[in-house]
Amino acid sequence: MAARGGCRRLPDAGDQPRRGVKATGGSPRVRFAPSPTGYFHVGGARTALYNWLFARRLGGTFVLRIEDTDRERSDDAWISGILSALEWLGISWDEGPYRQSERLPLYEKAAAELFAAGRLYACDCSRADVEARNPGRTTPGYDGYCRDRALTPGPGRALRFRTPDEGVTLVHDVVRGDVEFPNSTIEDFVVVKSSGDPLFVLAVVVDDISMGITHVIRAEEHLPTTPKAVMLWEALGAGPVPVFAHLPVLVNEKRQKLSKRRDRVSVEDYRAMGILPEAMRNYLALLGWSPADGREVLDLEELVSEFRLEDVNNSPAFFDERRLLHFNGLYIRALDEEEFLRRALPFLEPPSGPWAPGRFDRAQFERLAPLVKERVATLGEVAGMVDFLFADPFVVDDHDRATSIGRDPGARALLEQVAEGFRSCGWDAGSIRAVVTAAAEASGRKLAKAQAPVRVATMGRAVGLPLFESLEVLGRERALGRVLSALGAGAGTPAGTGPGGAAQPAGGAG
RNA sequence: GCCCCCAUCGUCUAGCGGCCGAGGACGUCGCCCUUUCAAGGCGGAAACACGGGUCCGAAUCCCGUUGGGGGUACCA
Repeated sequence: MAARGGCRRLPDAGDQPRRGVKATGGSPRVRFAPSPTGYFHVGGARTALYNWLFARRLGGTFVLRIEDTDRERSDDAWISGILSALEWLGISWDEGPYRQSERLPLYEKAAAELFAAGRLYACDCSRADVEARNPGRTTPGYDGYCRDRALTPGPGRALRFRTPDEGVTLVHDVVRGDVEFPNSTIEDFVVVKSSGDPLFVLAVVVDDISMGITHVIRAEEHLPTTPKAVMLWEALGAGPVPVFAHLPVLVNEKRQKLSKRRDRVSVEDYRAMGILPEAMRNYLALLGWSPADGREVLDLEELVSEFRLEDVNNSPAFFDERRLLHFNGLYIRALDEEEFLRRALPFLEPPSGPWAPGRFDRAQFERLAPLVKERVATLGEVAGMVDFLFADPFVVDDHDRATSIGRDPGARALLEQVAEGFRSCGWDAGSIRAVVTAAAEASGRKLAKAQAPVRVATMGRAVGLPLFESLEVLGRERALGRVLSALGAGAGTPAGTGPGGAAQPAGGAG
């Protein structure tokens, strides 16, 4: 599951900077660089998707790089989650996954060069030191105390980048335009921790240079650190900086950036609830971008051919689960029967199905599957539509029984007639329908009204799959048993003793 | 506090100076279809944050205000 297609060669740090790739020729190289500090969330998925679409459309290369320079927070367990989520979404990588933790020598070398060139200086100030020196200062950040102390690098000493005091650093961004950062507002930032570990700013730039990255497409939250990256990029003499594209963040209903903490955003969770990867892809693609022609349902090929970085919009987007569900329903209904079965089965068979092992009968399910397909928004809902066939014991919703049978004065007589009909009618949807229709007429009500008590008695709920087709699959024995059981359970109002068999117990199970 | 970004229906968005008395989609409301529920069809309500400019003309350009958001770490 590593790289597929494309070369795996790691361009070494000495490669020529790829000139001209910015706007004109050359094939672009992009990277998706998640940090394994938590489960993979939809924001990351959207970023990965955009990078991938961009690369695919232009025949470029998509590099996967794991940013695990923070040893404290990184955990290998999260990496496999990221990889499997990407695969699930159909986002394949051409190179990688590289791991920054395996590339430490490169960062050390770069830091040494920068130090030798006077761009870095050692610093032994603690955070508290800086704070104590400038109590209540208004401009935050490091105060430059060690700038001219000429400390030698060593244990306990961090390396800081000497930022210019004047001028501005310009960041060219495809979605934001040119953004100016006054250099005076950029502190002498740490590039190597006092532990000797590189900080992500350094690692990112060194890697982007050595991997020949031409376009950096990432979340907007990285925009403020971009001038630092630009400074480093230039200090390392690496040629033209990449083209940047900072995507609008994804927010929750309160308009805050999606957080793994407070919001349900794990890609894995959506997969588990039965969201189709193609629906997730389609929905995600539309969060912050829309095709020129306004179409909304686009398959992979269409996304690839329509996607343009320049068309990405720049305001935060709310991750609307309802809209996702809408797309998912669209995609589920578009599945052919065979495919629907293939996708739904994992949610029904033994480990997953909400019924005892062995209860599930695939053949029975297949008969109703076409009707199910039209009625679910997620694969996770499928089981609930057919549990009247497999759940043991069969349960009837209390509320629905009370309204459709208990409080319906005519229900008892109707059910009795239906039971009578069920004993001898042909057992197919048409015949079953005829029985219920006859009972409906006898009780002077419309079929729609008449089917309610029957539905609750046999399927356990007032809403669900079409009744007659469902009963056909349920079988005469179980259907009749359940109707009788409903009568026996004191359906109707008084004790209108039903003729024959009203005493049959728990007819449901069958 | 400081730096940066953003601002069209509840939501995702189209719009890049006249075609906009603002279009589509989700959601919502009504009707139709109908064995329940969905799906589908039809119809409705629903937005250019505010104030100044520029211009013959502004949702579209500029400035300001307000309001959101992000960053401010020896996290990424």
